Amino acid sequence: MASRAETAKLTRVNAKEQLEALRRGTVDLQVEEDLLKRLEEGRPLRVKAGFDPTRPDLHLGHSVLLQKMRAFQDLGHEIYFVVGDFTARIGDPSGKSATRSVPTEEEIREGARTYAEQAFKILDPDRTHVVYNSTWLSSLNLADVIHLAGKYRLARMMERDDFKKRWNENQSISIHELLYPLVQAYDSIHLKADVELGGTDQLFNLMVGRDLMREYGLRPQCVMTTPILEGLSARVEGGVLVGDKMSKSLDNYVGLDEPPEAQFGKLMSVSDELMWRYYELLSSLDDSELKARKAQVARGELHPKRAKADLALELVSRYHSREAALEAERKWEAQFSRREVPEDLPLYEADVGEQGSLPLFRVIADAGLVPSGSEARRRIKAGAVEIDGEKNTDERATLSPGEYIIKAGKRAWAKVILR
RNA sequence: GGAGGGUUGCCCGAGUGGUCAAUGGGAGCAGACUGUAAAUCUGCCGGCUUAUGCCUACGGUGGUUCGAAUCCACCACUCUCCA
Repeated sequence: MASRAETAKLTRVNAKEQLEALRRGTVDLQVEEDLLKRLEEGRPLRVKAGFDPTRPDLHLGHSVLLQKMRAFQDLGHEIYFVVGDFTARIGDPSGKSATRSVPTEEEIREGARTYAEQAFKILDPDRTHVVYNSTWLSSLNLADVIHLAGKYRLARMMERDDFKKRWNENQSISIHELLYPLVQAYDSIHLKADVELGGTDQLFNLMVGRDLMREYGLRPQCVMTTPILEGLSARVEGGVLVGDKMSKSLDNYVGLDEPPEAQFGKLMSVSDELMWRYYELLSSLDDSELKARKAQVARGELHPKRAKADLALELVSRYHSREAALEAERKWEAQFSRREVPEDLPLYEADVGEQGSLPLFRVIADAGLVPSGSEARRRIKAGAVEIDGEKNTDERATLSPGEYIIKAGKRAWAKVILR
């Protein structure tokens, strides 16, 4: 982490070099000449990015943006980490199924707190201003809002992809959703942002910020977007990487807070093509190093599995430690490559009761290896269940008192003690 | 304000009185093969201590019927056209 003195020095890095560094890995940059001009002014820029505090679990997808923010910090600029607590209270527009329960104020506070905590795994706290948009938004009155709304045109608004799409497909769009980009823009106005950062899916909103700042007599912010990271299950079809973006609700994410073993395992399960995407967006390798690595794999000098493990090691080390990452790799090799019984099995104990035994499927379900008894039976029938290393496909099998190691699928293991 | 559509399981989408726990596709899960990769093949894919059984489920509530996802009424949400 760079100290104050260092960052002060870094500010004097010439503007062109700064621009070069900042532009790396971004998708859109509006407007480049203007950003260069601001950098040449030699002052710390006010860099803004907004976050939704209702989903307080940060994952690698967020880290792409956070790393860009960090890059600004390292060059001596000031980050405004805008917690969208006011906007969260109204509800999210981008989801189709609108009826999402509105979080309470405490939930939002708590979410924002844990959010910032995780963000500081990447950001420098000393150069981060955590601000809540309710601070300025909740005092706006209806006249202010109407005034704000009067500054933008419907036709422009309907240029936004998801609005356009829903409009064309006769899907519902509620009026307050149209207000969202305006409100977000108002944040920029309030903060007098020099730059706003966001994912590429935010481009429209960020551009509205530019327009409205101009309307309010301010210098329009520069806009920079970072790529959206694909989730763990993304695949290549017809030469193109397809898949949803990384998100918690799709359970295709690697959380920054997750234990090293989980992070390592998840990263190893990624397809080879996706691995390169992750290399590109997440690793610290620069372009030439990355190219060299790809070439090595292509020539068969480096096994793709090894390349994947290296990436996993780098990322796990970043959020934990080198030692923890190596330990995670060791355990992973043992469990999945050599198919050994994992260490630290969860323990499940139960009484057999009057019958003197318990149905196998019942034990599997109750031990939490699968969500229901029916699912347990399915797995038994499917041949996914092993007792002490022996496959058991008898749906009606029972277990008498004793100690067993039960496996019910790739990662569902438990040590079971029946009395 | 008026007229006419739509609402089905995680998603898309068939089904217009019994044979519907509901066709099909996607996603997902499990097995084989592997590098827990991809591709491929196979099976599964609401719940229930294992049942030619029961419960829950086709926007909501009532109703008609021996029987309803399917018919009727009202309500909710949503779209289109007219004003």
